[in-house]
Amino acid sequence: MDTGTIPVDSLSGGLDLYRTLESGQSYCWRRSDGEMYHGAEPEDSWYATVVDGDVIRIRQENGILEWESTTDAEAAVRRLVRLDDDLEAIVAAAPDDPLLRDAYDAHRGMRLVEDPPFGCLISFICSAQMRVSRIHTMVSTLAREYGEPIEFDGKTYHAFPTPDQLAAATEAELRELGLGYRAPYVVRTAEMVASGDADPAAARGFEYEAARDYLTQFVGVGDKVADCVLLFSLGFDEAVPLDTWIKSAIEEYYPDCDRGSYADTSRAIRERLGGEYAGYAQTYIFHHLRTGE
DNA sequence: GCCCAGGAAATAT
DNA sequence: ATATTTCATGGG
Repeated sequence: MDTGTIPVDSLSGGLDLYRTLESGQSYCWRRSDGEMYHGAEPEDSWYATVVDGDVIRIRQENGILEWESTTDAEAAVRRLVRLDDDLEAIVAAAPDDPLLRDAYDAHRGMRLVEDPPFGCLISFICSAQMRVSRIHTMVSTLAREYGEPIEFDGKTYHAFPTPDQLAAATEAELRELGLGYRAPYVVRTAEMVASGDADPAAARGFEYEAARDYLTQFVGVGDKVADCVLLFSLGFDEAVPLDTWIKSAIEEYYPDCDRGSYADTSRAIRERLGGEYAGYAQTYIFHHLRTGE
């Protein structure tokens, strides 16, 4: 077993691992006590994921971020929860308005995640009209039923299924697993990726709005889900997913940014939230409003 | 029972 | 192009 520690005070802007991993950005981690997305912070349990066949688990305790893995995972940990972001500078450069200031103050240390593209894509296809706790359950079920099992420290972990593994599933099976009308979306999108017809990671090479358009070719992916994948997986920090919470925030706090269409409203709110890191601002506002904290 | 949840696709105007 | 309707399902 490889292990390591990272002192939190070495990170600009600190770290709140609980809010980073349980704010509805990522559904690719599972908590060892099984209580993820149930509203309470972990005591001494771990968050675990599988990346490229390797189990990685992490926890934050007493000012230390600990990791344990089947391999030397420090670089992967830094990438997955974006420890090298200069969070202090991002917060300092954010627009100074009451809502955003409250959101940043309430959740200091929350970072964006960088999920693997395929898992992120399927996660947010599943997210349509679902609560975050159920999205997490659906993604965990897909991993358990179709993903590669990997033994580590006497326990079995499951990778998120590959496009091939998920494309081999049937719509009827996924409906049995509770995915509802999202079942055919997941199968058809997995088939598109497995066949090589399209690849979510390919959107990295495009300018922002072209990248969003590229992702909407996948079945079950509209502008909002595309923005989530761009923000939580592909490094487009300016992406602002216009979900129900941010729409209500626009209505109440930024009414002049409502321009009717998604594309035009997106440009306006992106500008209002600071442009380059507007997606960071969006994630804080989303979590702030959704949790009421 | 009713309502809602990090929406998207199909259909109608 | 934009507006309305339909689509599953567990939990409050």
